[in-house]
Amino acid sequence: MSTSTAERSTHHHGNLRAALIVAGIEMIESGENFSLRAVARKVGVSQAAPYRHFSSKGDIEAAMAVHGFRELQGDLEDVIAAHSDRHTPLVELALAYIHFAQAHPALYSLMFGQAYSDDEERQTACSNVFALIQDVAAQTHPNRSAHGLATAGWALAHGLSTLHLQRVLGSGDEGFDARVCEAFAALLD
Amino acid sequence: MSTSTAERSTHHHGNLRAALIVAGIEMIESGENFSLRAVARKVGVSQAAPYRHFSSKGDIEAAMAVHGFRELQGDLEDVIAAHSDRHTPLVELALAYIHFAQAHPALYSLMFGQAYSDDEERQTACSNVFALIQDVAAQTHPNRSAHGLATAGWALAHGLSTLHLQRVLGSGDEGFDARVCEAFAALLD
DNA sequence: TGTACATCAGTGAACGCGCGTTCACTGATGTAC
DNA sequence: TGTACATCAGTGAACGCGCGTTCACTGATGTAC
Repeated sequence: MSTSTAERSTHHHGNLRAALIVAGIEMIESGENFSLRAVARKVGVSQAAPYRHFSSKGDIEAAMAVHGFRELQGDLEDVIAAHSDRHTPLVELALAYIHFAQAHPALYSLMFGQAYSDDEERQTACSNVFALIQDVAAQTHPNRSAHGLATAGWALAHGLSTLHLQRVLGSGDEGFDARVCEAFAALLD
Repeated sequence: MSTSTAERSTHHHGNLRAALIVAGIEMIESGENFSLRAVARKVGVSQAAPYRHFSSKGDIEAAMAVHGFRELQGDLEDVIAAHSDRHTPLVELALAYIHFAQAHPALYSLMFGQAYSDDEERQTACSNVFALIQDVAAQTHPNRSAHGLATAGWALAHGLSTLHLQRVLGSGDEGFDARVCEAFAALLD
C-alpha cells in the first residue's frame, strides 16, 4: 500500500529507503522499466533523492534482492511454524519456496541473477535461507547428510520453479504441486 | 574466431546474422554492456546493419538464447554418443549440463531469463532439450515415469548449476562434481 | 519553554552519454536474355 | 560471353529519449543551553 505519489505534504519522506525498495520490486514485477529516475518518480520524490540512500543503481538492485531473500525466508519460517502435516516438513518447505518463486517471478529472477552476486549482504541473506533448509533437513532426516539433502532439496525446488516459469512444465494448477511432491518423494526415499 | 572488425574488404559481410549472434554472446559472457550498437561495432559493421537481420534488440537476444539452447543440446548429444561408462547415462547428462551452465553463465542466464520467454523458436529449442533428457530417461529407467524422471533430473541439474553459480555451494572443483553425483544418486534409487 | 545552530533529507536544474530506431542512400550480387 | 536491371545488404547521418549522476540549494528536524 501507498508507495504512491500522493500523501506526503512534508519535505521529509520518513521512510524513503524502504519505499524505494518496495516500489522498485513492484516495478520489475509489473514489467515496467526499472530505473532510478522511474522509481523516484513512482515514489513521488525528485530524481536525485534516491542518492541519499543508495550509491548507485546497482546498489538499490542489490538491496531489492536482499529484501527478496528476507521475504522468502519469512515465508519459509511461517511454514515451519505452522507445521501442517499434509506433507513432510521438507516438502512443505519446497512447496512454499516454489510458490514464492511463482508469486514473484521477476524478483526471484533478480535474486538469482548473476549481476550483483558479489554483494555481501545479499550473499548472507541467501546463505541464511540455506541454513534454514539445512536445519529442517537435519531435524527431520537425522540419518542423512543434512548438507547434502539441503543442497539437493533446494536445487530441486529451484529447478522446478525455473522450469515451471519457463513453461517447460505445464501451467500452474494443482497438477504442478503434485509433480513437485512426486519429485521430492523420489529424493527423500 | 574472427568476429572481429578486420578481414572484410567487401561491402557485403556474408554471414552477418550468425556473426552478430556469436559476438553478442561473447559480449554478455565477457561482461561488456550489450547493445545493438555495440554488437554492430564489435562485428565491424554500421549500427543500422543489424536491422537487416533482426527487427529489434529483443529479437537478437531471443536468437542468442536459441543459439545457446542449441549448443547445449549439441553438448548433451555428444555425451550420449560418447557413452562413457563412468556414470549412468543420466548422470553423465547432468554433468554435461552443469558444465555448460558453468562455462557460459551469462548465456545460461539469458536462456532462462524471463525476458523473452514467449519467443516461439526459443520455446521449441528449450523443449527439444527436455525431449532429449526424457528419451535417455525412458531408455535407461524403463520402470519409472520418463516424464517425471526427466523433470526431476533437469530440475536438479538446473538448481545445482544456479546454486553453484550463486556460490551457495563451494567453488567449482572436483568436489562439486562429486556432490552432483551424490544428489543424483539419491534421486535415482 | 524558547532560541541558535548543526545536521539531515530532500529539490530542481543541468551535464553528457549511449541507446534504439529510421531514412534516404549506395555499392555488390545475381539473374534474364 | 556481355549487358541491363532488379534485388539485396550494407552505410552514415540524424531523430529524440531516458538515463545515471552531480551540484548548489533549501526547508525540516533535532539538540544544546
